[in-house]
Amino acid sequence: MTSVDEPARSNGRIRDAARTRAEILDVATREFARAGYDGARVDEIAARTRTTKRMIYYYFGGKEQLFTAVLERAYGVIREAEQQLDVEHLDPVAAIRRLAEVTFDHHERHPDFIRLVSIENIHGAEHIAASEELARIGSPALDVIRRILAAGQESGLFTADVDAVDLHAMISSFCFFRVANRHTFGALFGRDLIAPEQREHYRTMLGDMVIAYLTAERSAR
Amino acid sequence: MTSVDEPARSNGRIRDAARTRAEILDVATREFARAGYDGARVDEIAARTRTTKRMIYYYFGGKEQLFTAVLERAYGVIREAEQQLDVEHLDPVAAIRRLAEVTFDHHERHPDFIRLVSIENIHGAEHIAASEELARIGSPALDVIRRILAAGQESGLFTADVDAVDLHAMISSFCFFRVANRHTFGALFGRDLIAPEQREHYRTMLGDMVIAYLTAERSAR
DNA sequence: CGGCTAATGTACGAACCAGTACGTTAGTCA
DNA sequence: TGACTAACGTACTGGTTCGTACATTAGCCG
Repeated sequence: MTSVDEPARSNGRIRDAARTRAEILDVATREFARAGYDGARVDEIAARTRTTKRMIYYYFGGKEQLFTAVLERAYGVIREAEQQLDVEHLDPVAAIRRLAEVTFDHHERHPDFIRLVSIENIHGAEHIAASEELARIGSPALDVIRRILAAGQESGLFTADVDAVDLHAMISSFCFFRVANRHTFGALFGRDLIAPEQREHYRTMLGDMVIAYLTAERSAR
Repeated sequence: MTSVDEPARSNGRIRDAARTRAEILDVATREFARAGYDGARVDEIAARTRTTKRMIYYYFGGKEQLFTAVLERAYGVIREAEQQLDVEHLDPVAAIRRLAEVTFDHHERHPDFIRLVSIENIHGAEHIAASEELARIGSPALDVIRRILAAGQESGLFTADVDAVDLHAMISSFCFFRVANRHTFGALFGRDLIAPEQREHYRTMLGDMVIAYLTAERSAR
Protein backbone atom coordinates (compact mmCIF):
# COMPACT_ATOMS: atom_id res chain seq x y z
CA MET A 1 0.00 0.00 0.00
CA THR A 2 2.87 2.31 0.62
CA SER A 3 4.95 1.84 -2.51
CA VAL A 4 3.96 -1.41 -4.11
CA ASP A 5 1.95 -0.09 -7.02
CA GLU A 6 4.01 1.91 -9.50
CA PRO A 7 6.53 -0.09 -11.48
CA ALA A 8 9.72 1.80 -12.08
CA ARG A 9 9.47 5.47 -11.12
CA SER A 10 11.44 6.67 -8.14
CA ASN A 11 8.50 8.12 -6.28
CA GLY A 12 5.71 8.15 -8.82
CA ARG A 13 6.57 11.69 -9.80
CA ILE A 14 7.51 12.48 -13.34
CA ARG A 15 8.01 15.96 -14.69
CA ASP A 16 6.48 16.73 -18.02
CA ALA A 17 4.87 20.11 -18.25
CA ALA A 18 3.38 19.54 -21.71
CA ARG A 19 1.84 16.22 -20.80
CA THR A 20 0.43 17.48 -17.52
CA ARG A 21 -1.11 20.49 -19.19
CA ALA A 22 -2.58 18.41 -21.98
CA GLU A 23 -3.98 15.87 -19.55
CA ILE A 24 -5.67 18.59 -17.53
CA LEU A 25 -7.22 19.96 -20.71
CA ASP A 26 -8.48 16.54 -21.75
CA VAL A 27 -10.09 15.82 -18.44
CA ALA A 28 -11.46 19.34 -18.10
CA THR A 29 -13.07 19.10 -21.52
CA ARG A 30 -14.96 16.01 -20.48
CA GLU A 31 -15.92 17.40 -17.09
CA PHE A 32 -17.16 20.75 -18.41
CA ALA A 33 -19.05 19.02 -21.21
CA ARG A 34 -20.56 16.61 -18.74
CA ALA A 35 -21.79 19.06 -16.13
CA GLY A 36 -21.71 22.57 -17.54
CA TYR A 37 -19.51 25.37 -16.32
CA ASP A 38 -20.95 25.73 -12.84
CA GLY A 39 -21.67 22.05 -12.51
CA ALA A 40 -18.06 21.13 -13.24
CA ARG A 41 -15.86 20.68 -10.19
CA VAL A 42 -12.24 21.68 -10.17
CA ASP A 43 -11.58 19.03 -7.56
CA GLU A 44 -13.18 16.42 -9.78
CA ILE A 45 -11.02 17.42 -12.73
CA ALA A 46 -7.93 17.25 -10.54
CA ALA A 47 -8.91 13.85 -9.18
CA ARG A 48 -9.18 12.39 -12.69
CA THR A 49 -5.75 13.67 -13.56
CA ARG A 50 -2.47 12.16 -12.51
CA THR A 51 -1.69 15.52 -10.93
CA THR A 52 -3.31 17.78 -8.36
CA LYS A 53 -5.58 20.78 -8.24
CA ARG A 54 -2.60 22.96 -7.56
CA MET A 55 -1.39 22.31 -11.10
CA ILE A 56 -4.65 23.53 -12.62
CA TYR A 57 -4.08 26.87 -10.97
CA TYR A 58 -0.39 26.73 -11.79
CA TYR A 59 -1.00 26.27 -15.51
CA PHE A 60 -4.30 27.98 -16.12
CA GLY A 61 -4.86 30.43 -13.31
CA GLY A 62 -8.42 29.52 -12.46
CA LYS A 63 -11.61 27.81 -13.45
CA GLU A 64 -12.65 30.53 -15.90
CA GLN A 65 -9.34 30.51 -17.72
CA LEU A 66 -9.36 26.72 -17.77
CA PHE A 67 -12.73 26.76 -19.49
CA THR A 68 -11.48 29.32 -21.97
CA ALA A 69 -8.47 27.12 -22.72
CA VAL A 70 -10.79 24.15 -23.21
CA LEU A 71 -12.86 26.17 -25.67
CA GLU A 72 -9.78 27.34 -27.53
CA ARG A 73 -8.59 23.81 -28.06
CA ALA A 74 -12.04 22.57 -29.05
CA TYR A 75 -12.43 25.28 -31.67
CA GLY A 76 -8.90 24.57 -32.81
CA VAL A 77 -9.88 21.00 -33.64
CA ILE A 78 -12.79 22.03 -35.81
CA ARG A 79 -10.72 24.67 -37.54
CA GLU A 80 -8.13 22.03 -38.44
CA ALA A 81 -10.82 19.76 -39.83
CA GLU A 82 -12.16 22.60 -41.92
CA GLN A 83 -8.73 23.40 -43.26
CA GLN A 84 -8.47 19.91 -44.66
CA LEU A 85 -11.70 20.40 -46.54
CA ASP A 86 -11.04 19.49 -50.13
CA VAL A 87 -14.17 19.95 -52.17
CA GLU A 88 -13.44 22.66 -54.65
CA HIS A 89 -12.60 20.23 -57.39
CA LEU A 90 -16.25 19.11 -57.30
CA ASP A 91 -19.08 20.85 -59.11
CA PRO A 92 -20.90 23.34 -56.88
CA VAL A 93 -23.84 21.09 -56.05
CA ALA A 94 -21.66 18.15 -55.09
CA ALA A 95 -19.28 20.45 -53.25
CA ILE A 96 -22.00 21.94 -51.07
CA ARG A 97 -23.43 18.55 -50.36
CA ARG A 98 -20.03 17.25 -49.40
CA LEU A 99 -19.45 20.26 -47.17
CA ALA A 100 -22.76 19.64 -45.45
CA GLU A 101 -21.86 16.01 -44.92
CA VAL A 102 -18.48 16.84 -43.46
CA THR A 103 -20.13 19.28 -41.07
CA PHE A 104 -22.71 16.66 -40.20
CA ASP A 105 -20.05 14.07 -39.49
CA HIS A 106 -17.95 16.40 -37.43
CA HIS A 107 -20.85 17.39 -35.20
CA GLU A 108 -21.78 13.78 -34.69
CA ARG A 109 -18.24 12.77 -33.84
CA HIS A 110 -17.72 15.58 -31.33
CA PRO A 111 -20.71 15.77 -29.01
CA ASP A 112 -18.51 17.21 -26.27
CA PHE A 113 -17.68 20.14 -28.49
CA ILE A 114 -21.37 20.74 -29.13
CA ARG A 115 -22.06 20.70 -25.42
CA LEU A 116 -19.24 23.15 -24.76
CA VAL A 117 -20.69 25.52 -27.32
CA SER A 118 -24.14 25.22 -25.73
CA ILE A 119 -22.63 25.95 -22.36
CA GLU A 120 -20.71 28.91 -23.68
CA ASN A 121 -23.91 30.32 -25.12
CA ILE A 122 -25.65 30.02 -21.78
CA HIS A 123 -22.90 32.27 -20.50
CA GLY A 124 -23.24 34.79 -23.30
CA ALA A 125 -20.01 33.77 -25.04
CA GLU A 126 -18.05 35.69 -22.43
CA HIS A 127 -15.10 33.31 -22.57
CA ILE A 128 -14.80 33.64 -26.32
CA ALA A 129 -14.89 37.39 -25.88
CA ALA A 130 -12.13 37.07 -23.28
CA SER A 131 -9.93 35.05 -25.61
CA GLU A 132 -7.77 36.89 -28.08
CA GLU A 133 -7.17 33.67 -29.96
CA LEU A 134 -10.85 32.91 -30.44
CA ALA A 135 -11.92 36.46 -31.15
CA ARG A 136 -9.27 36.72 -33.84
CA ILE A 137 -9.66 33.68 -36.04
CA GLY A 138 -12.65 33.04 -38.24
CA SER A 139 -13.73 29.86 -39.93
CA PRO A 140 -11.85 28.34 -42.85
CA ALA A 141 -15.12 26.74 -43.94
CA LEU A 142 -16.57 30.16 -44.60
CA ASP A 143 -14.02 30.90 -47.29
CA VAL A 144 -14.73 27.57 -48.91
CA ILE A 145 -18.48 28.22 -48.87
CA ARG A 146 -17.91 31.67 -50.30
CA ARG A 147 -16.00 30.31 -53.27
CA ILE A 148 -18.40 27.46 -53.97
CA LEU A 149 -21.37 29.80 -53.77
CA ALA A 150 -19.76 32.24 -56.16
CA ALA A 151 -19.05 29.46 -58.64
CA GLY A 152 -22.57 28.10 -58.34
CA GLN A 153 -24.18 31.48 -58.70
CA GLU A 154 -22.06 32.41 -61.67
CA SER A 155 -22.97 29.23 -63.51
CA GLY A 156 -26.62 29.89 -62.76
CA LEU A 157 -27.02 26.69 -60.74
CA PHE A 158 -27.71 28.52 -57.51
CA THR A 159 -30.10 31.35 -56.84
CA ALA A 160 -28.19 34.56 -56.45
CA ASP A 161 -29.20 35.98 -53.13
CA VAL A 162 -27.51 33.62 -50.72
CA ASP A 163 -24.78 34.63 -48.35
CA ALA A 164 -21.99 32.36 -47.09
CA VAL A 165 -22.53 33.13 -43.41
CA ASP A 166 -26.24 32.43 -43.72
CA LEU A 167 -25.66 29.16 -45.49
CA HIS A 168 -23.19 28.17 -42.83
CA ALA A 169 -25.81 28.97 -40.21
CA MET A 170 -28.36 26.87 -42.04
CA ILE A 171 -26.12 23.83 -42.26
CA SER A 172 -24.88 24.20 -38.70
CA SER A 173 -28.40 24.61 -37.32
CA PHE A 174 -29.45 21.19 -38.40
CA CYS A 175 -26.23 19.45 -37.39
CA PHE A 176 -26.07 21.23 -34.08
CA PHE A 177 -29.69 20.72 -33.13
CA ARG A 178 -29.51 17.05 -33.83
CA VAL A 179 -26.70 16.56 -31.33
CA ALA A 180 -27.42 19.30 -28.82
CA ASN A 181 -31.14 18.68 -28.43
CA ARG A 182 -30.97 14.96 -28.72
CA HIS A 183 -32.19 14.37 -25.20
CA THR A 184 -35.19 16.67 -24.99
CA PHE A 185 -36.23 15.80 -28.52
CA GLY A 186 -36.01 12.13 -27.75
CA ALA A 187 -37.92 12.50 -24.50
CA LEU A 188 -40.70 14.55 -26.07
CA PHE A 189 -41.07 12.98 -29.50
CA GLY A 190 -39.78 9.50 -28.90
CA ARG A 191 -37.23 9.67 -31.64
CA ASP A 192 -33.48 9.42 -31.15
CA LEU A 193 -31.93 11.79 -33.67
CA ILE A 194 -28.55 10.15 -33.13
CA ALA A 195 -29.65 6.55 -33.58
CA PRO A 196 -27.15 4.91 -35.99
CA GLU A 197 -29.87 3.50 -38.21
CA GLN A 198 -31.23 7.01 -38.77
CA ARG A 199 -27.86 8.50 -39.50
CA GLU A 200 -27.83 8.09 -43.25
CA HIS A 201 -31.41 9.31 -43.42
CA TYR A 202 -30.63 12.61 -41.71
CA ARG A 203 -27.38 13.05 -43.56
CA THR A 204 -29.22 12.81 -46.85
CA MET A 205 -32.02 14.98 -45.59
CA LEU A 206 -29.59 17.77 -44.74
CA GLY A 207 -27.97 17.62 -48.16
CA ASP A 208 -31.32 17.55 -49.92
CA MET A 209 -32.53 20.50 -47.91
CA VAL A 210 -29.53 22.68 -48.63
CA ILE A 211 -29.41 21.84 -52.32
CA ALA A 212 -33.15 22.33 -52.69
CA TYR A 213 -32.85 25.73 -51.08
CA LEU A 214 -29.94 26.76 -53.28
CA THR A 215 -31.41 25.54 -56.55
CA ALA A 216 -35.09 26.41 -56.11
CA GLU A 217 -36.63 29.16 -58.19
CA ARG A 218 -38.04 31.51 -55.57
CA SER A 219 -41.71 31.21 -56.40
CA ALA A 220 -44.53 33.42 -55.18
CA ARG A 221 -44.99 33.76 -51.48
CA MET B 1 -37.28 51.04 9.64
CA THR B 2 -39.49 48.87 11.80
CA SER B 3 -42.90 49.32 10.19
CA VAL B 4 -42.92 52.48 8.17
CA ASP B 5 -42.78 51.08 4.67
CA GLU B 6 -45.87 49.08 3.69
CA PRO B 7 -49.05 51.09 3.25
CA ALA B 8 -52.13 49.22 4.42
CA ARG B 9 -51.41 45.59 5.22
CA SER B 10 -51.51 44.49 8.84
CA ASN B 11 -47.97 43.22 8.92
CA GLY B 12 -46.98 43.04 5.30
CA ARG B 13 -48.05 39.42 5.18
CA ILE B 14 -50.70 38.35 2.77
CA ARG B 15 -51.67 34.77 2.17
CA ASP B 16 -52.18 33.75 -1.38
CA ALA B 17 -50.81 30.35 -2.19
CA ALA B 18 -51.47 30.60 -5.92
CA ARG B 19 -49.81 33.98 -6.26
CA THR B 20 -46.78 32.99 -4.21
CA ARG B 21 -46.31 29.81 -6.19
CA ALA B 22 -46.67 31.62 -9.49
CA GLU B 23 -44.28 34.35 -8.45
CA ILE B 24 -41.64 31.81 -7.47
CA LEU B 25 -42.04 30.12 -10.85
CA ASP B 26 -41.68 33.41 -12.69
CA VAL B 27 -38.53 34.40 -10.89
CA ALA B 28 -37.09 30.91 -11.04
CA THR B 29 -37.62 30.79 -14.79
CA ARG B 30 -35.56 33.92 -15.23
CA GLU B 31 -32.86 32.83 -12.82
CA PHE B 32 -32.43 29.35 -14.29
CA ALA B 33 -32.44 30.76 -17.81
CA ARG B 34 -29.91 33.36 -16.80
CA ALA B 35 -27.37 31.14 -15.10
CA GLY B 36 -28.09 27.51 -15.90
CA TYR B 37 -29.17 24.89 -13.42
CA ASP B 38 -26.05 24.83 -11.29
CA GLY B 39 -25.39 28.51 -11.76
CA ALA B 40 -28.83 29.45 -10.47
CA ARG B 41 -29.02 30.24 -6.77
CA VAL B 42 -32.00 29.31 -4.67
CA ASP B 43 -31.25 32.22 -2.37
CA GLU B 44 -31.20 34.57 -5.32
CA ILE B 45 -34.58 33.34 -6.51
CA ALA B 46 -35.98 33.79 -3.03
CA ALA B 47 -34.55 37.27 -2.74
CA ARG B 48 -36.29 38.37 -5.92
CA THR B 49 -39.60 37.10 -4.65
CA ARG B 50 -41.85 38.75 -2.13
CA THR B 51 -41.53 35.60 -0.09
CA THR B 52 -38.70 33.57 1.38
CA LYS B 53 -36.61 30.56 0.49
CA ARG B 54 -38.64 28.50 2.89
CA MET B 55 -41.58 28.82 0.52
CA ILE B 56 -39.64 27.37 -2.38
CA TYR B 57 -39.08 24.24 -0.39
CA TYR B 58 -42.63 24.33 0.91
CA TYR B 59 -44.17 24.44 -2.55
CA PHE B 60 -41.68 22.61 -4.70
CA GLY B 61 -39.59 20.45 -2.44
CA GLY B 62 -36.19 21.37 -3.74
CA LYS B 63 -34.12 22.91 -6.48
CA GLU B 64 -34.48 19.95 -8.82
CA GLN B 65 -38.25 19.87 -8.55
CA LEU B 66 -38.40 23.62 -8.94
CA PHE B 67 -36.52 23.36 -12.20
CA THR B 68 -38.84 20.60 -13.34
CA ALA B 69 -41.84 22.78 -12.54
CA VAL B 70 -40.27 25.64 -14.48
CA LEU B 71 -39.82 23.35 -17.48
CA GLU B 72 -43.38 22.09 -17.21
CA ARG B 73 -44.77 25.57 -17.33
CA ALA B 74 -42.48 26.66 -20.17
CA TYR B 75 -43.50 23.69 -22.28
CA GLY B 76 -47.10 24.40 -21.36
CA VAL B 77 -46.85 27.85 -22.91
CA ILE B 78 -45.58 26.55 -26.22
CA ARG B 79 -48.20 23.82 -26.26
CA GLU B 80 -50.91 26.42 -25.84
CA ALA B 81 -49.51 28.50 -28.67
CA GLU B 82 -49.44 25.45 -30.89
CA GLN B 83 -53.02 24.62 -30.05
CA GLN B 84 -54.12 27.98 -31.36
CA LEU B 85 -52.44 27.24 -34.63
CA ASP B 86 -55.00 27.85 -37.36
CA VAL B 87 -53.48 27.12 -40.73
CA GLU B 88 -55.39 24.20 -42.13
CA HIS B 89 -57.68 26.39 -44.17
CA LEU B 90 -54.62 27.42 -46.22
CA ASP B 91 -53.19 25.45 -49.09
CA PRO B 92 -50.37 23.12 -48.01
CA VAL B 93 -47.54 25.35 -49.16
CA ALA B 94 -48.91 28.42 -47.43
CA ALA B 95 -49.82 26.37 -44.38
CA ILE B 96 -46.31 25.01 -43.94
CA ARG B 97 -44.81 28.43 -44.45
CA ARG B 98 -47.15 29.88 -41.90
CA LEU B 99 -46.32 27.13 -39.46
CA ALA B 100 -42.63 27.79 -39.91
CA GLU B 101 -43.19 31.49 -39.30
CA VAL B 102 -45.18 30.88 -36.15
CA THR B 103 -42.42 28.63 -34.86
CA PHE B 104 -39.86 31.25 -35.80
CA ASP B 105 -41.77 33.96 -33.97
CA HIS B 106 -42.31 31.88 -30.90
CA HIS B 107 -38.64 31.05 -30.55
CA GLU B 108 -37.70 34.65 -30.97
CA ARG B 109 -40.23 35.82 -28.40
CA HIS B 110 -39.18 33.27 -25.80
CA PRO B 111 -35.41 33.21 -25.50
CA ASP B 112 -35.70 32.10 -21.88
CA PHE B 113 -37.53 29.00 -23.01
CA ILE B 114 -34.77 28.23 -25.50
CA ARG B 115 -32.17 28.61 -22.80
CA LEU B 116 -34.08 26.30 -20.48
CA VAL B 117 -34.20 23.67 -23.19
CA SER B 118 -30.47 24.04 -23.79
CA ILE B 119 -29.85 23.66 -20.09
CA GLU B 120 -32.09 20.64 -19.86
CA ASN B 121 -30.16 19.01 -22.68
CA ILE B 122 -26.89 19.59 -20.89
CA HIS B 123 -28.41 17.53 -18.10
CA GLY B 124 -29.58 14.76 -20.39
CA ALA B 125 -33.27 15.68 -20.13
CA GLU B 126 -33.41 14.07 -16.72
CA HIS B 127 -36.02 16.50 -15.45
CA ILE B 128 -38.32 15.82 -18.36
CA ALA B 129 -37.89 12.14 -17.70
CA ALA B 130 -38.79 12.76 -14.07
CA SER B 131 -41.95 14.62 -14.97
CA GLU B 132 -45.07 12.60 -15.67
CA GLU B 133 -46.70 15.63 -17.19
CA LEU B 134 -43.92 16.25 -19.70
CA ALA B 135 -43.31 12.63 -20.54
CA ARG B 136 -46.99 12.19 -21.28
CA ILE B 137 -47.97 15.01 -23.60
CA GLY B 138 -46.72 15.39 -27.12
CA SER B 139 -46.83 18.36 -29.42
CA PRO B 140 -50.05 19.67 -30.96
CA ALA B 141 -47.96 21.07 -33.79
CA LEU B 142 -47.01 17.57 -34.82
CA ASP B 143 -50.61 16.67 -35.60
CA VAL B 144 -51.00 19.82 -37.63
CA ILE B 145 -47.84 19.06 -39.58
CA ARG B 146 -49.00 15.50 -40.15
CA ARG B 147 -52.28 16.65 -41.68
CA ILE B 148 -50.74 19.36 -43.85
CA LEU B 149 -48.09 16.96 -45.08
CA ALA B 150 -50.68 14.35 -45.96
CA ALA B 151 -52.71 16.90 -47.90
CA GLY B 152 -49.64 18.20 -49.69
CA GLN B 153 -48.42 14.75 -50.57
CA GLU B 154 -51.81 13.61 -51.79
CA SER B 155 -52.14 16.57 -54.11
CA GLY B 156 -48.66 15.89 -55.43
CA LEU B 157 -47.32 19.24 -54.28
CA PHE B 158 -44.90 17.71 -51.81
CA THR B 159 -42.46 14.89 -52.30
CA ALA B 160 -43.76 11.78 -50.61
CA ASP B 161 -41.03 10.64 -48.31
CA VAL B 162 -41.18 13.27 -45.59
CA ASP B 163 -42.11 12.55 -42.03
CA ALA B 164 -43.80 15.01 -39.65
CA VAL B 165 -41.31 14.58 -36.82
CA ASP B 166 -38.42 15.14 -39.20
CA LEU B 167 -39.97 18.24 -40.65
CA HIS B 168 -40.58 19.55 -37.16
CA ALA B 169 -36.93 18.92 -36.36
CA MET B 170 -35.87 20.77 -39.49
CA ILE B 171 -37.94 23.82 -38.71
CA SER B 172 -37.00 23.83 -35.03
CA SER B 173 -33.30 23.46 -35.80
CA PHE B 174 -33.11 26.73 -37.58
CA CYS B 175 -35.29 28.65 -35.14
CA PHE B 176 -33.55 27.17 -32.14
CA PHE B 177 -30.01 27.67 -33.38
CA ARG B 178 -30.65 31.27 -34.21
CA VAL B 179 -31.65 32.05 -30.64
CA ALA B 180 -29.58 29.54 -28.69
CA ASN B 181 -26.28 30.10 -30.47
CA ARG B 182 -26.68 33.77 -30.96
CA HIS B 183 -23.73 34.64 -28.76
CA THR B 184 -21.05 32.29 -30.02
CA PHE B 185 -22.14 32.80 -33.61
CA GLY B 186 -22.01 36.54 -33.17
CA ALA B 187 -18.61 36.41 -31.49
CA LEU B 188 -17.10 34.15 -34.14
CA PHE B 189 -18.73 35.40 -37.33
CA GLY B 190 -19.57 38.95 -36.44
CA ARG B 191 -23.22 38.60 -37.32
CA ASP B 192 -26.08 39.00 -34.87
CA LEU B 193 -28.69 36.45 -35.89
CA ILE B 194 -31.26 38.22 -33.73
CA ALA B 195 -30.71 41.74 -35.05
CA PRO B 196 -34.16 43.21 -35.81
CA GLU B 197 -33.16 44.34 -39.28
CA GLN B 198 -32.24 40.75 -40.17
CA ARG B 199 -35.41 39.30 -38.78
CA GLU B 200 -37.51 39.35 -41.94
CA HIS B 201 -34.58 38.03 -43.92
CA TYR B 202 -34.19 34.94 -41.78
CA ARG B 203 -37.91 34.40 -41.48
CA THR B 204 -38.21 34.30 -45.25
CA MET B 205 -35.11 32.17 -45.54
CA LEU B 206 -36.58 29.54 -43.25
CA GLY B 207 -39.84 29.42 -45.20
CA ASP B 208 -38.01 29.24 -48.51
CA MET B 209 -35.81 26.48 -47.24
CA VAL B 210 -38.63 24.30 -45.97
CA ILE B 211 -40.80 24.79 -49.04
CA ALA B 212 -37.87 24.18 -51.36
CA TYR B 213 -37.15 20.95 -49.56
CA LEU B 214 -40.75 19.79 -49.69
CA THR B 215 -41.37 20.67 -53.32
CA ALA B 216 -38.04 19.76 -54.91
CA GLU B 217 -37.81 16.77 -57.20
CA ARG B 218 -35.14 14.67 -55.57
CA SER B 219 -32.52 14.81 -58.29
CA ALA B 220 -29.48 12.59 -58.61
CA ARG B 221 -27.04 12.56 -55.74
C1' DC C 1 -65.46 33.08 18.19
C1' DG C 2 -62.26 29.64 19.13
C1' DG C 3 -59.38 26.41 17.20
C1' DC C 4 -57.18 24.25 13.42
C1' DT C 5 -54.28 24.11 9.49
C1' DA C 6 -52.24 26.06 5.47
C1' DA C 7 -49.05 29.37 4.75
C1' DT C 8 -45.23 32.02 6.10
C1' DG C 9 -40.85 33.82 8.44
C1' DT C 10 -36.17 33.39 10.98
C1' DA C 11 -32.11 31.58 11.98
C1' DC C 12 -28.91 28.26 11.47
C1' DG C 13 -26.03 24.15 10.09
C1' DA C 14 -23.26 21.18 7.48
C1' DA C 15 -21.29 20.23 3.33
C1' DC C 16 -19.12 21.85 -0.44
C1' DC C 17 -15.86 24.22 -3.28
C1' DA C 18 -12.76 27.66 -5.50
C1' DG C 19 -8.62 29.21 -4.48
C1' DT C 20 -4.00 29.63 -1.74
C1' DA C 21 0.01 29.44 1.65
C1' DC C 22 3.65 26.85 2.20
C1' DG C 23 6.68 23.20 1.60
C1' DT C 24 9.20 19.74 -1.55
C1' DT C 25 11.65 17.58 -5.44
C1' DA C 26 13.25 16.75 -10.19
C1' DG C 27 15.97 18.08 -13.72
C1' DT C 28 19.15 21.25 -15.82
C1' DC C 29 22.99 24.19 -16.49
C1' DA C 30 27.02 26.62 -15.05
C1' DT D 1 28.36 18.67 -8.43
C1' DG D 2 25.99 22.07 -6.48
C1' DA D 3 22.59 25.40 -6.88
C1' DC D 4 18.74 27.26 -9.02
C1' DT D 5 14.17 27.10 -10.83
C1' DA D 6 10.29 24.92 -12.96
C1' DA D 7 7.17 21.62 -11.63
C1' DC D 8 4.72 19.46 -8.27
C1' DG D 9 2.18 18.05 -3.58
C1' DT D 10 -0.36 18.85 0.99
C1' DA D 11 -3.20 20.91 3.84
C1' DC D 12 -6.08 24.37 4.75
C1' DT D 13 -9.44 28.46 4.61
C1' DG D 14 -13.07 31.49 3.89
C1' DG D 15 -17.04 32.07 1.79
C1' DT D 16 -20.95 30.15 -0.29
C1' DT D 17 -25.17 27.42 -0.77
C1' DC D 18 -28.70 23.96 -0.34
C1' DG D 19 -31.61 22.57 2.87
C1' DT D 20 -34.10 22.43 7.55
C1' DA D 21 -35.58 22.94 12.57
C1' DC D 22 -38.41 25.73 14.83
C1' DA D 23 -41.46 29.48 15.61
C1' DT D 24 -45.51 32.21 14.05
C1' DT D 25 -49.74 33.95 12.00
C1' DA D 26 -53.68 34.46 8.75
C1' DG D 27 -57.90 33.07 7.56
C1' DC D 28 -61.48 29.73 7.35
C1' DC D 29 -64.87 26.51 9.21
C1' DG D 30 -67.68 24.56 12.47
